[in-house]
Amino acid sequence: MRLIITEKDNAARRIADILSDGSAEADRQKGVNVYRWGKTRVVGLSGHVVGLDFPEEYTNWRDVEPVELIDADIVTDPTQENIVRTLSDLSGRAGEVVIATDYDREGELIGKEAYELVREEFDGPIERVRFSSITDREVREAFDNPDELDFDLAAAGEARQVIDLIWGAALTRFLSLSARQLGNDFISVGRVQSPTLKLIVDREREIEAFDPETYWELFADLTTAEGGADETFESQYFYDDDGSEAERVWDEDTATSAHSALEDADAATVASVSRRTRTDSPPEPFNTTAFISAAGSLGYSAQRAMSVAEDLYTAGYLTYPRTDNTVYPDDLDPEALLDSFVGSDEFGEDAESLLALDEIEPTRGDKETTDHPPIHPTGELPAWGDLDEDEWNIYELVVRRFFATVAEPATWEHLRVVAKAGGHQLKANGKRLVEEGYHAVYPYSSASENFVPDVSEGEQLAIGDVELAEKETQPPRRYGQSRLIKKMEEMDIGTKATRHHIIEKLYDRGYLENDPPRPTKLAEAVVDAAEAFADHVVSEEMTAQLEEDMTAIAEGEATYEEVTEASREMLRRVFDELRDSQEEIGEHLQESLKADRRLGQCPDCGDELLVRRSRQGSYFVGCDGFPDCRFTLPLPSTGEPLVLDERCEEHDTHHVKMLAGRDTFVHGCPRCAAAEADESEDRILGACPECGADGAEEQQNEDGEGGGKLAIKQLRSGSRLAGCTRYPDCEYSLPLPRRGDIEITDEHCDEHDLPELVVQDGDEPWELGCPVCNYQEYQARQAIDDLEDLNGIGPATAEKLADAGVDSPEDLTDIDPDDLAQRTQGVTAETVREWQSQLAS
DNA sequence: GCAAGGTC
Repeated sequence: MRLIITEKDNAARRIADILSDGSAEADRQKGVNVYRWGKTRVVGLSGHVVGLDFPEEYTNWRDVEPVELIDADIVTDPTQENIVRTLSDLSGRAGEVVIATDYDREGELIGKEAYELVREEFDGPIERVRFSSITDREVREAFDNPDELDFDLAAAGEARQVIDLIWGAALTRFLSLSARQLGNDFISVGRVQSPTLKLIVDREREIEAFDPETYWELFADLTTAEGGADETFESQYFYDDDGSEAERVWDEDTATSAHSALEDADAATVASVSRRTRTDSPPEPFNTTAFISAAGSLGYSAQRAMSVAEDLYTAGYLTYPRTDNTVYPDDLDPEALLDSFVGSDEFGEDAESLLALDEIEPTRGDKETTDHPPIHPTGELPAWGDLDEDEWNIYELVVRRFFATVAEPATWEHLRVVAKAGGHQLKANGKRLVEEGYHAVYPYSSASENFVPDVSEGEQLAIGDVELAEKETQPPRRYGQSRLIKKMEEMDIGTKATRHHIIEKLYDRGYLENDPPRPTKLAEAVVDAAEAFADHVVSEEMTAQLEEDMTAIAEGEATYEEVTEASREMLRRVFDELRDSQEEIGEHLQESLKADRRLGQCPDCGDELLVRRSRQGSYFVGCDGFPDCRFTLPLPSTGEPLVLDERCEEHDTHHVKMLAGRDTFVHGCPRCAAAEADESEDRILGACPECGADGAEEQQNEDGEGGGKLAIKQLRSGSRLAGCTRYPDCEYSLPLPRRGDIEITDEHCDEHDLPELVVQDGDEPWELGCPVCNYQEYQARQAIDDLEDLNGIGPATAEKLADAGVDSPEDLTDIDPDDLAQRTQGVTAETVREWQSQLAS
């Protein structure tokens, strides 16, 4: 048997398809797809299926000095058990093995990991094939000319793994132990995350140090007086500043005197008119960075954009979204791809208009790599209802980007008018789109025009309003997420597949908050500490050095041992310095952690109120004077609290925002929330559905009084609910929205004998209805949302499943696949089993 | 429980 191993399932499927001329069939072994035809089997890994770690005796952070990690052994263990076992099974039966992982350094290492696993079971020939894209021609050619694994290149990758692990783990543990931050809130450091964090912290330092300067700008409305209709346009004052044009006036007297001179002038005389046409070239094909940036301007975070693109890739609508390439491969036929959109409601007309062009020649970017093509649509179109709103927006963006790359350039006409008035100069720049070009199919990039009328030299213009605007110079702007990713790409740190994860990690670690990201005090302290004692790990030089070393290993000019030992030696020296300052570093970190959680003054003792965490993991507000002062306030139970700059006027206490993904909300001042709850009275709705029934003796209280009542309650944590008045004896409760005034109407729900509620929030009142019915509907919706989290279930499928009585993942787990397939159109038993295995994992 | 890199 011939066994072919690829880097991922998708590649395995496509290679099997090509080599078998479409006859390959898929089997599932331990949840892993194995493609089979004749005597060949193809299996896809999932990237790295083994991982590096220290031996077990190093796992407890308290028992091991971080410096000991430098010389600790490193073991390799399976991280994807099912794949590793399937690979072993197949190897045992193989007569020939071919490694067909991606054609890049990491791919060579993944190939070597597979090689090691195969070698445990098999001692025959192991070959390596390399191809830069999965096309019929390239794949066949590669399999006709197999090569051997490049162990030097793989060793280069191994050196990276080891160096990253040792530096990252040793320094992370050192800082965490110094600040006594173990458990979930450890303080992490790494070759990629730390230089990225420094970038953000440095920018924040610039912003903090920025000293704004006042300046003035002048604007005058000009109106044509000659010829037909009057046309008014805005012009701006400028002056000659040492040979170059300047608009900002730095001196108030000069500005006011220019202002009055312009106001007093009778008219402005056109001094010059210049016209030029500019070609606006269509954009380059999408690589990951450009894609994230474009999705960012549609309001998607880097993380979200990638996650949606990955789903669209898995579903077969887009090509692989992790790529550096900006040049379409030769085998992409743009006309054929355009053709596949003809007839589509959304894209048909645009595709036809592009096909009608004389020549279809896609644009090319500077970066040409061979691993994957730029992101483009596959030509397989989603049916209506297959995509949710976000998926559709991202899909449309990629389709239109592809359209734009084959479209014509746009042409703009620029018109520049200079006029003189009162001894001063005014200018106006007009912009008009003459040829729409690619903007017709790609509405994302700006095509806004600016009107300036066609005037001629010597023409007299009337002066209307003259505005003197006082302004301030602005500090540099914070990096947005997509700008950060671009910056990382320029610095050559991280990879196309990991950069967005790194940013997400910085958020998770408590280093960043808000969007655009702002560093916390903790982040500043970590960068401070690293700059002082381990400068290498916050500099982009570490990666540059590593790249050089890896190239040397790959070319046989250095060995894995030499490079990793030199790096270990460098880290030993870092630790020599660190040791003496451990206490000082720890105090600085702890102080900064406190600064990020400080809310204001304690009303009981005057000490500091802090956001704290209970042993159970929930957040609350407590006094720094604990245990002498026992003042506390509750916080909402959902999300992670973030202390905002904004303060409450009454208590001078910082507002708190609860970060919970899409459910993020501003809680406001915790003291106000508690006070509001203390002042508010419970509003009775009716009998408690749990214990309020008449005559339920066992539920009566000691005095023999009747059951409980359901009431709207405002809690001190800021949440609101409909709960039983006998709480805590009866714990029945229904959630209610946090915001808006709740109105109790006269309408009654027959089923639950409770009044219907209306929430007044914003313009549109929300008819919430009976709180029990509302909660039941909410739970049903939640269950369907959970279903949609499974791969391959979109809104349309979820609806079909709900019709068949399956409206939660639990229902799906218990059902017989064949039975469900029979009752649900378009769903096969095989797909149901797939979902069930996804749920099981 | 530490990193960064693959991948889902």
